[in-house]
Amino acid sequence: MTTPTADQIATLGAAFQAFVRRYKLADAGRSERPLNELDVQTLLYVAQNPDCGPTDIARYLGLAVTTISSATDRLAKRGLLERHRIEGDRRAVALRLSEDGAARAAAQSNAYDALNRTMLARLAPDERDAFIRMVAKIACHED
Amino acid sequence: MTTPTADQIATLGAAFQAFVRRYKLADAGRSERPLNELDVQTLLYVAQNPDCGPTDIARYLGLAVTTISSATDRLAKRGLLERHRIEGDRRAVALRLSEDGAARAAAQSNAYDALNRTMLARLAPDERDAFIRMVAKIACHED
DNA sequence: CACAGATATGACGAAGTTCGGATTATTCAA
DNA sequence: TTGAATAATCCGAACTTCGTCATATCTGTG
Repeated sequence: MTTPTADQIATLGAAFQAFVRRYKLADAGRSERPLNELDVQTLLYVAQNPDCGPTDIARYLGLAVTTISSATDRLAKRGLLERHRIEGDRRAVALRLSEDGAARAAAQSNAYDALNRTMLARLAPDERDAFIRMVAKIACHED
Repeated sequence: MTTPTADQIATLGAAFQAFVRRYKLADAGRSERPLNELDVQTLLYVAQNPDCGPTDIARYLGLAVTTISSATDRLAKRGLLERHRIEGDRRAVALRLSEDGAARAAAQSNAYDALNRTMLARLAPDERDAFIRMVAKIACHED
């Protein structure tokens, strides 16, 4: 298989750089005092995996367990997340979102969806499936 | 124009999530003690804009000037960046990369290129230009 | 059952980061 | 000349990550 040309690589790099930059500056203009990036990731993980523990999150995100402990502390202090002692192993805690936390997680999800919607809307309708297929091919490739 | 379907958005979101996650975990396993993300951005900006000042970088990245001052401090302390007093305005400093700094910037650029090359290599040769065109369309769209 | 070792979590502190406010030096304009 | 604006840095507060240690609990072995 032929390899990508230097020109293709440069063009793609420039486009990504423009995209990332635009996205960052856009989301910088948010009104509410925004959550930490780690806290957002934690919130979303707990939303997807209710009753998980800090160790699960740490393994998933590749961070120190104590870092996750801090994150769950912050989230709990803000009333977004609850720690429950679970039967069967009283060392462990089961993390769940509060109603506010679930709302926040949903809002975050919607923001991601809106971003994706915007991206797709810039393509012609008949390009969209092709684009999605290619991104999936790139992201899910095994090696 | 028809809007993207919920299914398309969900699929794209999942693919992006997989991609970002894979990329993050991969680059976490780096050997050298890595530079701060901000420091990398600063390094690359100075590489592209020699003799710029901290204020330029701050405006470009949307951060406080003092934050950039800290970043340039760190880079200067590591010998990657030099501050020069410039004729014409003795308040200003002109930032330039040292030889080591330029090498580091080039290495970082190469890493980005390698990532882009990997992504393109996962597509069939006749898909690549279409993909690049679509990404550019999404990134460079005005609004 | 007793107990050594593994495991889940939290407490605490060190090191590093961002950023607002004050400070210094310099330029510009009236 | 003098006062306002500008470029950069210094300083300190608040926050984050993470290593080390402490605590509680489970698990398996004899």
